[in-house]
Amino acid sequence: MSLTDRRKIPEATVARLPIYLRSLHEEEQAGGGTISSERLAELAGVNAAKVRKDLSYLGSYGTRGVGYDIEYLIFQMSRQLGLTQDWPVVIVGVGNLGQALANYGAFGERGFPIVGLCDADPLVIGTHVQGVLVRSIDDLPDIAEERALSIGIIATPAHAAQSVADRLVAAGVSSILNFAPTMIAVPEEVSLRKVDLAIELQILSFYQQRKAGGPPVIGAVG
Amino acid sequence: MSLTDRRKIPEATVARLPIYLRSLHEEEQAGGGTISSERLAELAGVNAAKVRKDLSYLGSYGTRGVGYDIEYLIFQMSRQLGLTQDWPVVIVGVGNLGQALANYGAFGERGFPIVGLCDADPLVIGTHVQGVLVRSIDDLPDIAEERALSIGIIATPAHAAQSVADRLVAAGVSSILNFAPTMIAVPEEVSLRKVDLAIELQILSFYQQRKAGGPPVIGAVG
DNA sequence: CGTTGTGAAGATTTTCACAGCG
DNA sequence: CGCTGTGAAAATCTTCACAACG
Repeated sequence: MSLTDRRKIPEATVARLPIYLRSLHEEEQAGGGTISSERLAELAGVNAAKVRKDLSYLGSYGTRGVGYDIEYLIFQMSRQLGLTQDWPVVIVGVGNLGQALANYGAFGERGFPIVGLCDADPLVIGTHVQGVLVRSIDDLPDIAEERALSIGIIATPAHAAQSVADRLVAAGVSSILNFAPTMIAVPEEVSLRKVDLAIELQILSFYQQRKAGGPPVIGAVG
Repeated sequence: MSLTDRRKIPEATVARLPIYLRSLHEEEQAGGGTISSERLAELAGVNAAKVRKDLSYLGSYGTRGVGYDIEYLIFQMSRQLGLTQDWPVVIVGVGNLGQALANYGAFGERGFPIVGLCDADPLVIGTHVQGVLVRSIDDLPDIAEERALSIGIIATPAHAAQSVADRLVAAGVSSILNFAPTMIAVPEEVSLRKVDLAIELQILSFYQQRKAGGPPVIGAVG
């Protein structure tokens, strides 16, 4: 693969790259200069064949018989993931979750500075969270213009989510992370990911129940 | 498919069932008695063929030419998902995120009552969040015994996560939802799901960058 | 008719297994 | 010799397309 190769990286692989990157940072801390696919697989919680296949989409950055140079792999992976630049984030909805996210300092450190907070509640507008002023959601276009806004986080109740998504898109935001427990529609060119806590628990519930013998059989005689 | 059929439901399908269930509740609110796969697909954000295939794993609960009876489908799906009973939850780590989760009332309402909060910090232990006492993490076995604890949520910093997971497993918890930004290992019989906010942002970053023309080409002449 | 349920085809993802290379 | 990189096989997931049936 050449340096300029823009061949499509499978979605499943893209979703694992950040996990590899985190593992590489851990291993770098621990001091190693190179790492084998076996070791990286262990840290990332996958198998070695998958690691090698995934990394091969980035290019041939390993050395046979030796492994991968950690520092160089971190560099290449960061570049591919677009982490060599900052991506300013706005959080819409400053309730429990929105505040927790705003207070969760790790975002800014990792290249996702929170440059805006929006809410609809007049009681919340005007307050500060982590030094960031909470503004009206009507100010979204202004915020987008002032800062090079690229990512929007929706942390509102479900009923407001679609309207917020529309406003984000109108303001030029082209990546959205949705925490509201509802489906939202966006234009094709906008990236959308969702995190739904209740759904994660329900998935666990399914498997938990299977362990306990499966769902109650409705026709059972008892 | 018979009522007692325990054929394996694909993981991908299981992960979508809660989304269908939410859509069904919405539609029930809106009043309809039956729903077509087409309409359910629209609400859930997938296509109709997938809906029909997914539902077929639960059984033949539709009526050709008519659709699915909403109430009955909700009943069957809830049963399969294990939502006809409560699954008590403990949250370990009462920092920003842990508190936000504890305050996020939707869990209890949806059958996942928070029966315990644990932390390692003596300053936090003894306080209450949403009426629940924060106890020492050493009390985990007691909490598990007092209440029929089944699900553990890890909301600690990364360095503490593995140790917390071990303690949860030791206390008999067999489903874990991990918010700590690190991989944790659990025995095979324990279900594990993870939510990592930073990773979601990095995945968005990847696609955001592609929109902007792809990663900087390191060999480029400028 | 209209919509489900489902084999079969197609696409994607994972895993295997080994040639290739340092 | 050891470990990567990768074709090929296997598994999983999605979509098609239509017979079956109320």
